[in-house]
Amino acid sequence: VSVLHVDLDAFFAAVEVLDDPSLRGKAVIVGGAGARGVVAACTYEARRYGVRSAMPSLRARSLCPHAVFLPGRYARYEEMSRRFHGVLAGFTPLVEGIALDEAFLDVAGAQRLFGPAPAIAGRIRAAIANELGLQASVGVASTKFVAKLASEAAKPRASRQGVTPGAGVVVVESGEELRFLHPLPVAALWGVGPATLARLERFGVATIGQLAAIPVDTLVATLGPSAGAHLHDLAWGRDPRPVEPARAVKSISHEQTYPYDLFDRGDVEREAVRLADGVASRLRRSGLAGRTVTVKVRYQDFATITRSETVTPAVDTGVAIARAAQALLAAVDLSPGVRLLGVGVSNLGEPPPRQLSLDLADAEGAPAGPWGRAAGAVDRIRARYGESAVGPAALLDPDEPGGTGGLRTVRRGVAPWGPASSGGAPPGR
DNA sequence: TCTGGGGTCCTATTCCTA
DNA sequence: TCTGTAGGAATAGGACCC
Repeated sequence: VSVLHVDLDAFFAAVEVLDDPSLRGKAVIVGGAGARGVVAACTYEARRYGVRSAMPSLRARSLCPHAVFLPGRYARYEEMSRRFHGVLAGFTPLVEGIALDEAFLDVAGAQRLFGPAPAIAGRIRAAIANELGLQASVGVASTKFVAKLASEAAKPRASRQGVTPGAGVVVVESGEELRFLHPLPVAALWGVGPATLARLERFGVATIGQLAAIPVDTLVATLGPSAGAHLHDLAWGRDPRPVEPARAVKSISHEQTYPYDLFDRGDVEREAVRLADGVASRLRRSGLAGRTVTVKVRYQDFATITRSETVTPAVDTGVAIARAAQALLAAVDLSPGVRLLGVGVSNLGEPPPRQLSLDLADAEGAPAGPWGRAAGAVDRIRARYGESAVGPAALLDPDEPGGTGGLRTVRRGVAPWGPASSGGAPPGR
């Protein structure tokens, strides 16, 4: 067994407790506090009352009215996440990060240096506790998905009676996989969500063991060739996926749910410019450009549509992405009211070759053309003076003429869990 | 109870082209 | 030029994950 899954416990909430010790032992909920917000993370004390991540904040509040609600500080979590991954990198270069607070490690080659895998798991937990002040749970197994389920089994448990500490490390020795897996509920499997669970329940499947008893052909017929064969393999403990250290980004997007639905096409188009500008900024920072631009619209009733278009050459400026996004939006009915708007770019690759120009300013590697040069300048200004120092004129807040505080830009992680408040002016002025 | 934001992967359909 | 078709790319949507 040489695959480890390391998972920080209640990550965002634990960071808040770390930074404010007066919160220790309390129910702490991090997430969007507004009417449309959701829970991003919560302490085990809050879980005693049935609070879970991804739950609407309103429901969390009614379940646990005495909880401390915090908006979350994404930049701080990113910083702690970097340190977390730094600790892991000290044990092996074979680290596959899958979230801010979660990673797989292949320690097959690290055992000569650090001892057998279970010992490495213990050393990692100790290092994370000492260097970060956070608790981690570690699963050790022969495959990724069993290691993942083992780390889950190693976590603390919260019930109405109280919080019971977890084992910290759970090892599933090779040969013991089926004994460990088969009693677990199918929903524990990676890839089994509400939709797949409902279909499996029609076959009377509740546990992984019962899933294993279903013939592959039956699974393939109901779940499709890919998912059917995959789940059948997992139920029998087979998972050939290797730990992959560096995986390329496939898409970059921004989306936002508004505290009030947008009805005015001008408002929606302005928001598209703002989101496009944020996406473009991130693309250029990553040295990427994309050929497919996608817009996403969620209506009042939660129905969601996407429209996309593939363009040539690849784009990486706010102007080009916004132009494509607005063209797509032109064919979309906005009259039911827009709850969420998103802009994304995929089909990523190298930025297009920069157009040769006699103008020396173009020689610096900024995107081509006048807008490209503007984008290059915007990047340099933002690098020096901050994200909201410059931006498209269309985004100037008419209520705040002049001051830079009136520029509404998108920064990653600004409102990651929904509108912070239900406030703000309803549309239509 | 009323559902975030950032992603990945899969599937079905449509459209284009050889 | 017309017709049929096979296959790939583009498009749309859905499920799932943290």
